[in-house]
Amino acid sequence: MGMSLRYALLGLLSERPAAGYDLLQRFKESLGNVWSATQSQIYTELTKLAEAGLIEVSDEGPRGRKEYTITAAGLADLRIWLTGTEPKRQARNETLLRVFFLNLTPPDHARAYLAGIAERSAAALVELDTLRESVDWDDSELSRYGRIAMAWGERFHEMNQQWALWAREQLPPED
Amino acid sequence: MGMSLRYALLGLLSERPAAGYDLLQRFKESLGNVWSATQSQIYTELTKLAEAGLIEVSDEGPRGRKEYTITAAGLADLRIWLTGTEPKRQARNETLLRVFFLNLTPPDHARAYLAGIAERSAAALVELDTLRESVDWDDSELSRYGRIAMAWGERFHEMNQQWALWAREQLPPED
DNA sequence: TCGTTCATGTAAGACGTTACATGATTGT
DNA sequence: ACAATCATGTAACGTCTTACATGAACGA
Repeated sequence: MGMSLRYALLGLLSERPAAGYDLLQRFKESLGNVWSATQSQIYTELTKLAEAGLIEVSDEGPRGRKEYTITAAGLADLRIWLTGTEPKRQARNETLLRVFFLNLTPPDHARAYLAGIAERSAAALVELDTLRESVDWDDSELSRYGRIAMAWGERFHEMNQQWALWAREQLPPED
Repeated sequence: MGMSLRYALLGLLSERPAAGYDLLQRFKESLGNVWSATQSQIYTELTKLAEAGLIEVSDEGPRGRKEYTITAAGLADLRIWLTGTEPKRQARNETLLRVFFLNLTPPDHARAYLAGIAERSAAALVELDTLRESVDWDDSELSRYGRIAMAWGERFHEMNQQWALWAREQLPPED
């Protein structure tokens, strides 16, 4: 399903009112790990959401700043999406796609490629660690699910790293 | 990066010549687990690849069937993409996006949602098992990397399942 | 003969990326 | 004064999905 950006924005606005610029920051610092979006996309989508009556401008500030608030209709939509519809499993993994065709390169290139994956996974784990420390883990419900989402990331990168190391062992031995 | 479909097709054609229809089958049965594509997309992209000189029509059969063969230019392009460029890590996971906002639903809805993830992961593991048995694991290089890619899928779904079960435990107790 | 599979193509619209464009405000 | 940050908007282009459209060949 498309529509995900729409719900990502409604989700963030369900916590508290915010302007496009604020939402952009939140994508950069945390939500973007789960659903990335560009500045251009965010502003365009906010305009559409306002036209559809799912959010509304609740305040205006300096520099043309427009703070949006979610409406009752928006909240209703969000709740329906949340557990009322099946998440479509997306199968698009560029890294793995390359693995599929790695037989076109000499084994040492393949080994280097897999080592690269392991390294990037390790780096991602470090990044997540940093993020965990930077987040304000107050006791809200938000933090419960934020923690759960973050745990997924940790398990994912850990898995990825272990797999890449294992995969390297599966290649024909050096020299 | 976009372009991935392009390289998926070049990759398949690097193994042997094939028509759009054949490639479509291969997406359905195996490659689609890693990079999905629709019929419409495949035929359109094949036309573009032929125009760009990366593949060419090498044979024509009944019902307008056109068999394509990869050209030297196509193979060169594919090799460069394979290890010469960094795979961009994509962060778009609709399932996790919902988790982020699960605090909007009562805990038993959240529990059901997580249980659903665990179930679908288990089902995916069964599917992969079936696939493994259906694939002709001859001794080629292809099968080595096919096996490695499949192992990723197994580890991924296993991880996902374990995470979902753990996550359910993190919610406030029933009643 | 009749249904299924084989086989290709295109059009409309949604979604996403990159780049351009503009300007007010704040802090040093 | 000047740089950095805050703040929004749009245009062009590429990719993806859904749906429509067509017809030949094969097997029962």
